[in-house]
Amino acid sequence: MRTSTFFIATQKEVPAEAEIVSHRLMLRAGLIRRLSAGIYTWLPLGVRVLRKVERIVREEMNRAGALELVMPVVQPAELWQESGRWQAYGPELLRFRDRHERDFVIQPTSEEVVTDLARSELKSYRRLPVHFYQIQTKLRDERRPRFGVMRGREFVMKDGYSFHADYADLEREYRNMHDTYTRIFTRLGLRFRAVAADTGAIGGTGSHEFHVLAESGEDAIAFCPQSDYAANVELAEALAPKAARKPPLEERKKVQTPGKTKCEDVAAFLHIPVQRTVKAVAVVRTSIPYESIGSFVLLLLRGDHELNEIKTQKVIGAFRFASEAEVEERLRCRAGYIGPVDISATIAVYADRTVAQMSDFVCGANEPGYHLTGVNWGRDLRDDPANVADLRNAVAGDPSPDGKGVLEIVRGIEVGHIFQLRTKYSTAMKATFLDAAGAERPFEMGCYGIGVTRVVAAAIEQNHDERGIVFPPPVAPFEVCVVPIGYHKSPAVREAAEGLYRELQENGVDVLLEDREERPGVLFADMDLIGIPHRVVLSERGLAAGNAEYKGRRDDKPSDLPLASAVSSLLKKLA
RNA sequence: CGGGGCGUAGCGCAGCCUGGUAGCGUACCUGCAUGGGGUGCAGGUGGUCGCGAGUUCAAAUCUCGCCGCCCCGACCA
Repeated sequence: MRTSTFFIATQKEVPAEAEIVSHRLMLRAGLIRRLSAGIYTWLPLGVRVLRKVERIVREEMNRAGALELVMPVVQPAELWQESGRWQAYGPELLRFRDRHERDFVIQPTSEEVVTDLARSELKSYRRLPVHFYQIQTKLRDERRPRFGVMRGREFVMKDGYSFHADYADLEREYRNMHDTYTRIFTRLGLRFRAVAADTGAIGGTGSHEFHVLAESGEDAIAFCPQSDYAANVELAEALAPKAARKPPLEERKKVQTPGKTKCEDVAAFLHIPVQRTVKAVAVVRTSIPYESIGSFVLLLLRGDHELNEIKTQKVIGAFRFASEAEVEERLRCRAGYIGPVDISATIAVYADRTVAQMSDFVCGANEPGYHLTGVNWGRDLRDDPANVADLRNAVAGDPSPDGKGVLEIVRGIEVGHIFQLRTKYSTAMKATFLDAAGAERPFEMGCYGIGVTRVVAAAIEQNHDERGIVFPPPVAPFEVCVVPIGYHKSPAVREAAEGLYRELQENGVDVLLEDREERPGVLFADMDLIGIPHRVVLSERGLAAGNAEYKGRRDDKPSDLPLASAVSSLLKKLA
């Protein structure tokens, strides 16, 4: 391909609409253009990247034994009513009527259609297992689309659905897909992590998310560098330090802390680390009457820790935060100075595991303007905390739940998700087959998604510098660019460039010849911006010495490349 | 959906408060020069000022309504 006849649509200035790096660079490099909120045109350069991602995904899915098909984007409402998702999905499901006033949806995923297909085609266990997948446009009417194609409304997804005669076979395919996804993201050249995810109402162990690691990711992941352990921070078990609780050393004292209601402020005021403080969060159980004993609950957390509402709900049941009036009524103290010492026995106290290990800590005195220091279990509080549980988000430095090291926290972008659906859809839609004994049974199902358009954004989010995109070679729109200086003036340069271009093409290299009549600075800037991994510069000066010049996109400086062996050494770099 | 902000040339912006019929940079076109990191000079093309009403002799500017877009939050996964 030649830049003179290709569509290079780079922009010097950053469009005001874009906030995050990948979105800005995709607009500036001319990969996409916005048409409407969350809806984008993919320009020729962007399509090249998209196709490379798709190709790797397709090759690996095929290798794993999955079969590609294409299901309709427009789907009749009846199937969605049958599965229950017509009611359950909410406004993210785009619905419309045709001229006959019949309801349709634009698919956000295709469980219904594929399950419908399975129940009419897979009547016997002899046809199982089967794994169908497609790579195709999806639509989710996001409440707030943002970050360009990272969270768009219309996007391309690879969605696969597998059907099995029993759970053991579903588990086998699930592992197969876990391996396949690992191969896919490795081949794409991305740094990623498979993360245990919430299985929600369906339960079981069967859900993993694949995250591309990037500072700007929307999700926080806790992982253990010494092992395979990785989980969404909200789900990761937070363990207390292994060391036993130290005996009390300090006397309990009441100290003035005027105006200091936050743990950080109290700690700074008392010149102690915030890790020595304990905060009390007052909540009210909604599962029992407000008047009942134990309906009012104090949750104790170390001052720098964060309450995890999902975990807490699993421990104490449904709850809401107590209002300021309720706090005053129950503790006769205003929020900010409340604590667990000498409170009514009708109030339940739950301590996070870490708090249960603390000694000589600081907490509210239940008197406005005062905190207590040197507070200890057994002496100032009930012997030991009666209720100890995991109530907080995991933080960096926590012991790994698998006991093999210490957790680190990184941010990630979810680009893949594998899930054991079990019989949710097959039961709802009466999708059954006959087993070997002639009995009718619902399919065990799995589903597996990769956000293809999001992979492109995530790859850029993870790989860029001040000059632009640094594409991982497997997804770069072109592998090599040949940049002749003086192409339109020097016959020697032109001849060498054309020769190199032709020879690389003949060797199957995806090469871009930069033959526009622009100043060298413009050419360099554009090639850097669009992130071509390998650059070869040809000039009269270099040719006189028999040299071309090579520079990798991440290199600081170019190096000489003897023209005679240029092709072979480039092929070596590409291998 | 709640809060905030913005709609003026492909892109980035000024002009609006104080009404007089639109400007800067960049991009684009032409010419000359230049030719190793977004070059210089000169000349040019391009805008129903988001849409609709109203006030006024006169509206990008004031008033009302609508639409679109962005950010934060909530929601969703």
